[in-house]
Amino acid sequence: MTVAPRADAERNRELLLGAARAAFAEHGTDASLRDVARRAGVGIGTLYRHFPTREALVEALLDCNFDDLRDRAERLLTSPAPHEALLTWLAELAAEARTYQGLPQSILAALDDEQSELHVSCAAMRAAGARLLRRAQDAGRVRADLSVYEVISLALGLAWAAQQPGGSSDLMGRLLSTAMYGLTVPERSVSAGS
Amino acid sequence: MTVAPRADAERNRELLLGAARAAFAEHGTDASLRDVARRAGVGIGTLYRHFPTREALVEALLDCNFDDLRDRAERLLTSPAPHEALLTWLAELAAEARTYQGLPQSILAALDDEQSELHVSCAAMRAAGARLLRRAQDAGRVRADLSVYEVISLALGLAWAAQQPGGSSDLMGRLLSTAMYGLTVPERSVSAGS
DNA sequence: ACCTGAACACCGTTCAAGT
DNA sequence: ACCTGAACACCGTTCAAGT
Repeated sequence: MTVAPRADAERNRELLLGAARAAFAEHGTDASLRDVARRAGVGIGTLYRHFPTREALVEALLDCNFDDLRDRAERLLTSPAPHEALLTWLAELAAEARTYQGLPQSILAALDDEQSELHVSCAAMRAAGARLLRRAQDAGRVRADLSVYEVISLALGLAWAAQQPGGSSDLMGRLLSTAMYGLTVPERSVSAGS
Repeated sequence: MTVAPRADAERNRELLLGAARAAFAEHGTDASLRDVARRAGVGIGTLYRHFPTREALVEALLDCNFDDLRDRAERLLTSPAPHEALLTWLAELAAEARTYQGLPQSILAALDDEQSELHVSCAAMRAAGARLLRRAQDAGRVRADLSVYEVISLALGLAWAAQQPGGSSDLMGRLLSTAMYGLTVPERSVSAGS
């Protein structure tokens, strides 16, 4: 059985999470950990005791959000439109990844590295996304040769681009819909001029 | 009139460029500048004298390559297939951006920041790409509402994704062609089952 | 059990001193 | 004109000393 943590430890943990949220919002996932400890009013050693790696901190901040995305994928599985369900989910994934600068990178790294502290929640999310993709493919509305990995990379790549200076959430939406339906105009539309 | 630089200065410049090429290849655009100076066998002050900012160093390494991309776009303007010409060029842009980790980011930042040392060459490249895009749009084979900025962001976002752990140049090609023709299967194909 | 901060090995950047 | 490296202010990470 696990013992309840000491009250001061519990409090420091919350202070650190709050400080990290603020620092990451300002400077992205690569924000200074020393600065996080400073903002929390806590020694740098205390930060490392609670979160041994930067990833552990990111994980603590985002865990629920990844779980939400997995839940969301599972609920979308029962929607009547397999195709739209996938597109909706990819847009939500991209929106989530846009929360912090550097987050798209963390997610791809976590999927690739089984040792990563983010791996479990990310992989669960990917598995749920895979079922959503498969269903859309079985319905014949999504290219059959695409893998979950490719589809996720695509969404995160566009989320990344929309995070860069000059980008916006508006840009992300436009890039996503472009990729979904193609940059190219189907040939039949060409001959269908007024 | 400009005077010829001292022979030792010229030599140090070349040593620094070679060292930077190697360091960037290993650790990306964010490689340690101190390490670059060390590899070049030169004092850190000498690096700063030749390249006052990290961007100046990147610019010196990539200048010709961006010019090449601009030339390439201009030559593609005379090709008989406006649509394929654009897709070819975007693939070449993405391949170039994949040279170093961090390069897609540098390019987008340079396009946004007129003060950037990379701005001039990047903006010239963008202008050439814009003409290529316009021609494909006029031919009716590319969505008319897309801007050069969006099309470049898309290509660089996918180049970025393919650079992440687990990625590959193969992935980049697949992501690009997916975005070009769409993740979605056109509806007519659905009813055209055997 | 937990907190703290000094210590170590790095980094980017500047600038006085040298040739 | 150019090179050098010490100096400054940072950083990530560890660990002995404290309560």
